[in-house]
Amino acid sequence: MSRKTSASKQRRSTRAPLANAAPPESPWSRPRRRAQEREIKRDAVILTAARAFQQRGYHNTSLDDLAGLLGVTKPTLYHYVRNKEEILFECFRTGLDQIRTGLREADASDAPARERLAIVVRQYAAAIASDFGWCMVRAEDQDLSIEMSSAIKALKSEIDQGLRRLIRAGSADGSIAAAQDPKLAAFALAGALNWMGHWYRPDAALTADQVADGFLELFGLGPTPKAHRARYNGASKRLSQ
Amino acid sequence: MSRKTSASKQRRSTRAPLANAAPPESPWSRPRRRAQEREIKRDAVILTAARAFQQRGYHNTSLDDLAGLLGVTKPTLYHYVRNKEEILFECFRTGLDQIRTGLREADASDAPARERLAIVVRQYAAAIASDFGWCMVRAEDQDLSIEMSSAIKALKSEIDQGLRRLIRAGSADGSIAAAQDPKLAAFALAGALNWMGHWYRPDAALTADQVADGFLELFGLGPTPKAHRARYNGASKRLSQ
DNA sequence: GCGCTAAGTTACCGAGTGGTAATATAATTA
DNA sequence: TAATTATATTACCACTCGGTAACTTAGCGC
Repeated sequence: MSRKTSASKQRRSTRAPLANAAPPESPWSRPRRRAQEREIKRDAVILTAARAFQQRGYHNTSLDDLAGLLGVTKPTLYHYVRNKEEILFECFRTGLDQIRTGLREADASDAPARERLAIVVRQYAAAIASDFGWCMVRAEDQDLSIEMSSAIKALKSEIDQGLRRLIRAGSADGSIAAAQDPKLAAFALAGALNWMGHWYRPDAALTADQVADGFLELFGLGPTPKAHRARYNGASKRLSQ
Repeated sequence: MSRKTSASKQRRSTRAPLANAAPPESPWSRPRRRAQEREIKRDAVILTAARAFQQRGYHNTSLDDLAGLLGVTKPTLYHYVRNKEEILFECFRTGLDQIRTGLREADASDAPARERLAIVVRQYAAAIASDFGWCMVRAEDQDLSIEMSSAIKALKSEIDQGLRRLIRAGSADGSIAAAQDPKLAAFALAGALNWMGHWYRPDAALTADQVADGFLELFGLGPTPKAHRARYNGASKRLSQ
């Protein structure tokens, strides 16, 4: 994932990439090629923006800053996004989609709820550890128009409901300890995960997966009931199948 | 706590408050009176700002907005604060101090660590539920100068270290389940609490204390070891003394 | 009553920023 | 090669907002 789209200069020749051409890319369909590059560039804008927003904040990052990071000028950005707000929206959407992917994956599985929850939590942790992780933590309205804000709110709600559903299901099928208030449990779990965005650094000792498993264990939702019960005398997890 | 300091107009007469004079307020010390009113007004600025920042965001709240909410004009604000940044800093400090108060209270007690932790968590929840609750969640740098930012970071670190210490102490004296990674446990607990700032509404069903107790229970740190042990219908751990 | 200080107001400035012509250039299509 | 379209640039505008200077007014001690 290139972070600088150093425009116009070292644009690679048109007929060179004979070897690395992706399967769906056929020499006959040139217009598609164009559209693909456009999308790649647009993604670069969003990703670079996400990183900049994360460390400097949305309001402290001007479009000139962003353009500078990409090696282009401000008006160029407007070829790929409608306005600054749309960039922020895309950041939100991208980050939330990563989590929703985990949720759908879990829904597709027919494993016991405890394992399905583990799938979601690991994916959730990975998402928070990604460049778009800060999106869950930042307030959804404030900087977004009502339409976009409510769109984001809907996605967040979907995630929240998904977590609650899994926790309830786990209580029902007995695979996890029955939480007396699934809503509160979901909030606690989401909070612990979201807070990662404030302290987690990819270069640190723990991987996102390890954090996820650690949380599951803390919440009494350890990988297997056995391991869960054993957690106080040092025996560690024996996970998956 | 008056939210509008409608200045200069209905200022109450100088010799009226014969009955409701507070103990430390003596008629002989007039200049102190002046200083007190000044401080009251300053507090109103901070509190009103905190509320506005919470719902509209720091950058979306102009000083004119804030002045309007207080029924004064912008330059008036500069009688009480040096600049906008100082307002934000005071918000942070106020919010964090509430939590630190709980921490010191816990340190002063000689109850078992489990109970001391409960004290902190309840105070923490109350702080997050207050008007200054969003301060823990918002990134500390980004909008603050390095000096102020590092001051805030120090306060946050103190809180984090305090939580870890209590968790370790609880593991040591056996009053709580031994977390295999106190740092991770502290992060999870703090995260769950901080996340309250995103969903908790004072008018909702749960009080802050109830949320705190709910979290303690979820984390296996329930009010009494019995209740805690009971939640897995009796299996597992035999801890504490 | 007389100064002095605090508290507020009006009017304004300058920097930064989102966003937009108008325009030049490279790539595609014909 | 000519026409067209996508891409990028320079120059600029409109506007917001933090902050300040100059001035007025109220309160307080003497």
